[in-house]
Amino acid sequence: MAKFLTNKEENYSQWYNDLVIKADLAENSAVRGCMIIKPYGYAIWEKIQAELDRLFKATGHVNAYFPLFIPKSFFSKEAAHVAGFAKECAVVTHYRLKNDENGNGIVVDPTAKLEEELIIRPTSETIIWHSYKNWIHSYRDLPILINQWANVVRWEMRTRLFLRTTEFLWQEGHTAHATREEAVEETEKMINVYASFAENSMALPVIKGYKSENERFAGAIDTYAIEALMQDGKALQAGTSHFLGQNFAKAFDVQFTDKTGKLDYVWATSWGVSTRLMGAIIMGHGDNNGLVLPPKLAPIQVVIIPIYKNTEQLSVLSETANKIKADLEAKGISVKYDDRDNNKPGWKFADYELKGVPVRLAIGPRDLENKTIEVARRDTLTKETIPIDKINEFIPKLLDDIQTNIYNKALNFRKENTFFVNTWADFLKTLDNPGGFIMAHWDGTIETEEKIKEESKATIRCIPFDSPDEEGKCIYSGKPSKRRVLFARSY
RNA sequence: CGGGGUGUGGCGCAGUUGGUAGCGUACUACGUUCGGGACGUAGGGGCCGGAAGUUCGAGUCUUCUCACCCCGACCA
Repeated sequence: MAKFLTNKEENYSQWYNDLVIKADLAENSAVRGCMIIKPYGYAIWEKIQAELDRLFKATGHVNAYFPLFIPKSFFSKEAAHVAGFAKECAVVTHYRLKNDENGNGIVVDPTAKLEEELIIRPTSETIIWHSYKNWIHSYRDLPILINQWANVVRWEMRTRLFLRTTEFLWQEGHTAHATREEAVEETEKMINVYASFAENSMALPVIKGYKSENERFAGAIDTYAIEALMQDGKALQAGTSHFLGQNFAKAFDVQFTDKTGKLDYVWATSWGVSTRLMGAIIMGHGDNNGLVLPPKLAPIQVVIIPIYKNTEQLSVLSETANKIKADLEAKGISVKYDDRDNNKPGWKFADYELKGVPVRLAIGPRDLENKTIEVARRDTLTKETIPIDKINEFIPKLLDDIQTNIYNKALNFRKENTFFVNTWADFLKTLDNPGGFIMAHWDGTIETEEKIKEESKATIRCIPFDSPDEEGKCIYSGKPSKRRVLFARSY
């Protein structure tokens, strides 16, 4: 079979880029670092959104929308937060253009300078907490459980489609609570929502854990994260949930009267996932034939391709094909019948494989005669012929099967690429070959973590919630450690 | 910001010692094909990233500039 993609074994990052472009998910735009998400890619994002939105609402959250612009002064209120984001903010300084007097086209009108510059949000904590100050007076106003679907801008030095773009789409939850316990519980609840979404919908196993102090969100007391392992042995942070303590409440002076009449600062959380999840799906499941989409997030779950010699034959086939399509759709399955005449079946087969469509049905005169249909699954690339009258019960099971299979495949891959390492030499060796997740002891200090990062390019991805107590020695400093933490090179 | 690379029809590329731009693919029409990226015939489409210079003549040489991509440091 002809090669349309770079082999991922040859050049993983080239494979990734090729795949994003050729599967028609996204492309680079005229603006540096910003991508155009194309309809097929956006359709996947919409599926992600729909399911997450359902999960957020099921856990009591509501959606709202806050402005894209944040007054500069808001930013300076929380010190750690400023430090974390200041160097990657886009700033609006003027509000008008004019024609250049020297005929150089359109220029910024210098007289239209803003009194106070506006920051294009890199995240919305500040503008949201500014509002919360007005909304919260009593414990009766709490909790506030708000989510926002939005775009944000972070002026990154180097970008990659979906994984790190200057502008990206995400959702950010911002909650306010009366007690520390409740906020911590919310933080945990949401990391669990993310983890179950990753595992159930994206078919990607993730490790839940605490971020080290170094890797924590700017302004958070504690950051929980889910980490997924990509097929090249690098980790991808797929979602974070932050316990913000009273930091933002204090910065924005948000106090409330509790049941006993005492004044206290509000407790906060924030949590988010982004279009980076698209990258996780691509890198987590894709193969050398293209994308492999989990059925639960595939915009097209089943594609039907007719094989015919002339229009009469096509119209006979279409009758059966449309019947199958209607029946499957009645079961809530999204089906595309591709009867376009401009490409041959073989071309379509390859194209839908590239696009990761989980199930392909091919129907031709031979099938019609035998009352059968050819069923091909994307995950295993295997084909079988089954009777048409069985298709209705067969396909839903098959989709479930594929969902489970690719999850198990990813889980096995992670198991095979998770290593328990006890010496620095082994640590370095394992990172280079084969890579993967490394469970190792760490003395708990920032200095050691930074040294490790400097010398190995690996970071502590998280301190897994379920990492058992175990006496050991720090892989780098040799100092005592009480549990292993998760190291990896990451995206 | 450092290192590497690339700018030529929509996309992917070629273009020799300077001589007035070509190939693949895609596109349009017609015909034959159609069970794993079909074929034939005909056709349309490019001031060669930009500016200045050398020259009778520049895609090609010189200088300047802009943009993008890849690899690092930063990050979801």
